[in-house]
Amino acid sequence: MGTALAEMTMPQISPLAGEPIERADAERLAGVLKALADPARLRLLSLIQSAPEGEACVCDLTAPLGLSQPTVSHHLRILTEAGLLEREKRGVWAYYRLVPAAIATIADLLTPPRKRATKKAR
Amino acid sequence: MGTALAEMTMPQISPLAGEPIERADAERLAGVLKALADPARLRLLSLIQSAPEGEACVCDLTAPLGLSQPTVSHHLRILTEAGLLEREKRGVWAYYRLVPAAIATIADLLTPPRKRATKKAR
DNA sequence: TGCTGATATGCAGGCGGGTCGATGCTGTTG
DNA sequence: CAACAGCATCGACCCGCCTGCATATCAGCA
Repeated sequence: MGTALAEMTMPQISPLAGEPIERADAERLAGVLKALADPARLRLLSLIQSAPEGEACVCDLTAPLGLSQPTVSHHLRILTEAGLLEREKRGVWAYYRLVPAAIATIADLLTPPRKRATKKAR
Repeated sequence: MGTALAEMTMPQISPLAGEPIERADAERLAGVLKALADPARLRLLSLIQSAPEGEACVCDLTAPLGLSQPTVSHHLRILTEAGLLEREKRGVWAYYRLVPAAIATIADLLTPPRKRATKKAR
């Protein structure tokens, strides 16, 4: 279990609207939302996104959050497994950055109407 | 405490993008997302939304969910307090329906770019 | 008024999750 | 090679939450 969003590239999780959602889809979507539904993790995403290069290492995030380093790593792990963050290790540091369309995809799943095409090639 | 979204009509919870999110905003947004981050509740929203008149009573939701009546009432309560559902009691039945722009508002908070104005009169 | 049906609430059990301290791992540096 | 810094993992504690059973509440009805 992991990378709920990325690993499967958000494979057609039926949106909240339209027909009644399937149980499996509900659990997948809930899984990703669960990763988002935490103050610390929301702030992490926000901090990383607004960082100089759009990336940040653990040591840069510990202080602003006021949480211990293990806890921060824990949250980053959850966000990464949910497909919201990607990790790149350079030297001793681990740089995290947002997965481009990940959050946007979730937003789209919540609001099916009023959205044009979605594209997605495919 | 309740109606996290409705009571305050989503009062300027800073979006996930832009500057680093405030702790208070993070907690408010996380609170609403927590209400969404549950398979049973996602299915409830979906079921209600796709119901005949866009509304449904508890007795209509118990079976499709496979959960006990008290548990369903519990979830409906959480969704209502989060501002995602509104309740109207007609006779012996309690009819629930989606709060129009509630979910859309959440989606907007997640995807700050690509959105025009926001309006909000104020 | 008394009974039945639809919901809400109280209570309790059990599991999952957030947090931290300690520890292990791996590059970097002297 | 030894010492050190940045991260990840482990174990443990504690709190919150999902769920069901039992019960209270309330409206409609005989």
